[in-house]
Amino acid sequence: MSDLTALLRERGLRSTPHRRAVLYALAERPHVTANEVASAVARTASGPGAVTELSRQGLYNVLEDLRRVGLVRSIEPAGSPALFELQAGDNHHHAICRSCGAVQDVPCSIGAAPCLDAPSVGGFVPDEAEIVFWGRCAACATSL
Amino acid sequence: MSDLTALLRERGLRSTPHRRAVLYALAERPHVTANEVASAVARTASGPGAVTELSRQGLYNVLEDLRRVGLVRSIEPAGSPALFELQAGDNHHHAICRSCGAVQDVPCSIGAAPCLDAPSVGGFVPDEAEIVFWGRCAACATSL
DNA sequence: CTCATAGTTAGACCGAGTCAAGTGTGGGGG
DNA sequence: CCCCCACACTTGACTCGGTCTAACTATGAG
Ligand SMILES: [Mn+2]
Ligand SMILES: [Mn+2]
Ligand SMILES: [Zn+2]
Ligand SMILES: [Zn+2]
Repeated sequence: MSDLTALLRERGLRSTPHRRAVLYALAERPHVTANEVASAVARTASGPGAVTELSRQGLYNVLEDLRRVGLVRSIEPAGSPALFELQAGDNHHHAICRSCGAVQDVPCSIGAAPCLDAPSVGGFVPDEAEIVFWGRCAACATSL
Repeated sequence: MSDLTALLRERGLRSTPHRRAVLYALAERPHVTANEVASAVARTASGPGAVTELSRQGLYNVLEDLRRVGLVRSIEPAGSPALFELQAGDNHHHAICRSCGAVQDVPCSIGAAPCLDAPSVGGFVPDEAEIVFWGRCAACATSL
């Protein structure tokens, strides 16, 4: 727990129960919606690391604060609400199953952004290449 | 106009004024929101190719019909409503300006989907690699 | 002409996220 | 050690983009 506190302080954020609970939830399960984070945080309400429920606005505030300081990252795949994960600093990509929606990490062969070279189109200066592989996950591909 | 009719018929869709107006609007300006398509269609109301206004539901029906038969494609960039364009069949990608939101086409060097090789992660079978380059357009980059 | 099918409309509804304004509290200064 | 206030959090209304439903209307094959 107090390593989370340290992490937050390092980035200039106060260490609050809610922020720790959100970080903890994201560490357990990546690519979750805001609602799923909320449930996880609510569940933390029982047990030792007790935490009072977090309001919707509070949750979005926490997620945005964590994103701003680089601890959290989100993706917004077409047709899905935003999915949140801990920012690993590895600039990885995602593979999303068209039939069950499962999201998988895809390590980036380059590692640093922008990992694909910008096509030199009309002076555009890219800082990131976001790649989503659409298809079928192993399970859905076989059960077809 | 009647080339649009031919196009629709080819794909097994009836040629209606609204469908032609939507195709025409998208031919004029790519990467537009549903609302922008609606305005364009409404504007077509005056002039020779007169068309009665299209309801919201009607618009989404038309867009979905056109998408289903492969005439229209849409992207849903993070933080933006869906953007529609004519499906050129070239599997191109997009560069989006973080500051003004301008969207540019980026020709795909491969051309056919999936243009990037599938990450061999856990049996995932990709059929498309969607790439978005985030950064600054020429104008916004210089005016920084 | 006739009626099945395709297209269209109006309006309620929904999920995800934001805004604004007030209340509570972590943690450094006294 | 305690006080204070900037920062954290709550509440409730609201927006936006899109979907659902249940009519209603136009089209065209037979
Ligand atoms: Mn990930
Ligand atoms: Mn395009
Ligand atoms: Zn799947
Ligand atoms: Zn720009």
